[in-house]
Amino acid sequence: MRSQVFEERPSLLAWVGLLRSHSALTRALNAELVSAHGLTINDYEVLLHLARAPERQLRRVDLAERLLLTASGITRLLDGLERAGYVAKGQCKSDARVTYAVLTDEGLEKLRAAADSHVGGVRQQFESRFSEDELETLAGLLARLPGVDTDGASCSPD
Amino acid sequence: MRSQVFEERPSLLAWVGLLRSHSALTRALNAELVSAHGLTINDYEVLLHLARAPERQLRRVDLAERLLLTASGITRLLDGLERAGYVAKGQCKSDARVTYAVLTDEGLEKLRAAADSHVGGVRQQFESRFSEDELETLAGLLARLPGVDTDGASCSPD
DNA sequence: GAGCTATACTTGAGTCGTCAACTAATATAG
DNA sequence: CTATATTAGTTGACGACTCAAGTATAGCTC
Repeated sequence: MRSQVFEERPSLLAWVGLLRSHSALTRALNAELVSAHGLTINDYEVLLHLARAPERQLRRVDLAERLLLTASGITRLLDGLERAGYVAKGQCKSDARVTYAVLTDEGLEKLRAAADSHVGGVRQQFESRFSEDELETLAGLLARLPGVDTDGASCSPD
Repeated sequence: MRSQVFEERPSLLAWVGLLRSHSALTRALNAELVSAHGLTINDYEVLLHLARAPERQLRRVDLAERLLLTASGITRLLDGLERAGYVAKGQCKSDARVTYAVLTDEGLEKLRAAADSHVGGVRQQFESRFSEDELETLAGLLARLPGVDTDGASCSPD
């Protein structure tokens, strides 16, 4: 009569570990980023993806796919970044439906400013707890879960 | 001149892996749970924690701590569960400030009904991709991150 | 080249959670 | 015992997303 399905299995432990650690880390790192630079983690990720993209621009759809957000989520995210001047809209010559999100110089500047402390925060969270090997193991395992398609910063369109 | 701070380190890979996998898994598992049982992941977790607690009740504060939510987040979460009849309010004799969240029979019923398919979903996500050993490794690594205080499935209060 | 389907994006409404401010009860100190 | 601090909880305003619906452009098929 003990709680049969009620926990214990490694898969469940991994799952709750993922839930909790995400919550804790996200909260901490996001607070850091917001208070130091006025950016959320997703803001930061947008700037980062744009910075790595050819021409520093990306279709909204592609951004959505990379960040695992919906199209409308991206619209809303970019609203803020556009208002702040970090991202601008760009037209596509061959397809009038697409609007590019283009990283402005100001946006790149902002990203550079934020990267130091943010990456520092991330590294501290992880590197203070794990060895290099462990981090590679962890990253490798996580990479096999859905959503982590290592889209590669590479430039080839589909 | 390559992007210096712009990725690559295992700690950063682990971090983005955590972000993405959480997003993807959460979305999938939550959708499943909502459509099959009308519960969110957090609803489910509340019911689960209550079911394991002595007397099937927990102070709101303790629930907040376990779920890594704020006090007001808990108030709102419980609002819904109380309206649904899965959780009731209980008074504390020795301290009039505290309100317990008490799992009702209906709530336990609901949890039982949901547990099967939810745990099944979680296991499928994880066990289809990893061996038992890998899952233990993953769980063990995640447990060392903040927020994963393995409050123990056991019943002993502090 | 007319009609259908698919794709890119936006918008309104709603959900879930946060923070800051507030009430109420308890604990602690002088 | 009174004054102050601390703890439990709720509430209003708001932020970040989602979903469903809508608009506009593109592409396919006959």
